[in-house]
Amino acid sequence: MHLALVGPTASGKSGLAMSVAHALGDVEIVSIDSMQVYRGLDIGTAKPSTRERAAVPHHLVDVAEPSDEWSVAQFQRAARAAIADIESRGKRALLVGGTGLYVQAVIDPLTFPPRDAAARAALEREVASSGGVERLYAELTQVDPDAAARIEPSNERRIVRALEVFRSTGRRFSSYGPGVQTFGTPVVPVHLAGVWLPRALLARRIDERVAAMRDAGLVDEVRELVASTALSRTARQAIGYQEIIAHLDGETPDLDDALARTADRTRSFARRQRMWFRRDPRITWVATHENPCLVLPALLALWSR
RNA sequence: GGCCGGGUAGCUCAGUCGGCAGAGCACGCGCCUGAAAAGCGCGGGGUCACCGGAUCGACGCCGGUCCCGGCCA
Repeated sequence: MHLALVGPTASGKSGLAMSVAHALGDVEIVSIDSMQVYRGLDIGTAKPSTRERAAVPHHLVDVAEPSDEWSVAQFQRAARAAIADIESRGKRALLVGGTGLYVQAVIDPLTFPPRDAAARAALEREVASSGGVERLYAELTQVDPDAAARIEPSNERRIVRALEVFRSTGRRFSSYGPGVQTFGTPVVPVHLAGVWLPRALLARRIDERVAAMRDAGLVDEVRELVASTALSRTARQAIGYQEIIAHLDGETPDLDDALARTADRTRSFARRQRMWFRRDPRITWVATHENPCLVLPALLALWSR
């Protein structure tokens, strides 16, 4: 049985994972993180250190160039391959991360319909020329009422995606699966645990983390990164990177403003993570109102049965 | 001391001719299948600095007071 540790950002998952790995001895870590996949995005993604990665094997970290457009489907393939590899060596995987969709992509039977750049471009042109998504939403309601019911009429990105799939594959978007609201038996056998901290504590930890990233040289990292590579759309929107880029471009002249904005966005990200994971009844929550490392005994008890 | 701005939601600020007080961010509650650290929806919040006046009716007009910023002395 594999293990998974989820929870919002800055909740202490990574540190706990290292302790668990040492205690159990037969696990390798699989990072479930949409931004740690990018090489060069180190400080701002709180990537595990080289020392940690030497002590315990980490998978799905540094597997993409920052100029690449990484995606959930790629992650699904790569993570499942990593898990198979770990199994082949007689070890167990310890999945650790906060990207909710990626967790489900790995452990649940999600089938991602293919992409079609031309269909998408055509749809985006239609949005631009008609000055909104109303017409496309009406079209989606016609051809795929189930998908339309799951998508809000103003959510351009998801409306475009659903129609991209319909037009390019001829199959309704909703025919590819019941959605991420279905929590069955995982296709990758795994025990799910989540770290739960009170909001005020998490907010404090986020502030501390942002300050620590600044002290660790986040601004220099971003400066060198943008000087040496054309960051992809996905990589450049990483929390901390987007804000520091705006600072370096002069859009946010005051660095403290950029850092405050980073903390704001991290908090709202943590809120969405909380919403995402809270729905999953398969997660056993371990909570503390102090230092997250205090939940280690509870975690080990949970996982040694 | 004089002159000119300004004081409206936790923060930054809109508010037309006097007619039920607004936005963005924050905060709260949610949604979610190839960008997910993305994208989207809903909600709670107000002594409109204070006192007085004219008016059917004032955030807005008139008088005064306090506070902040700038310029001049």
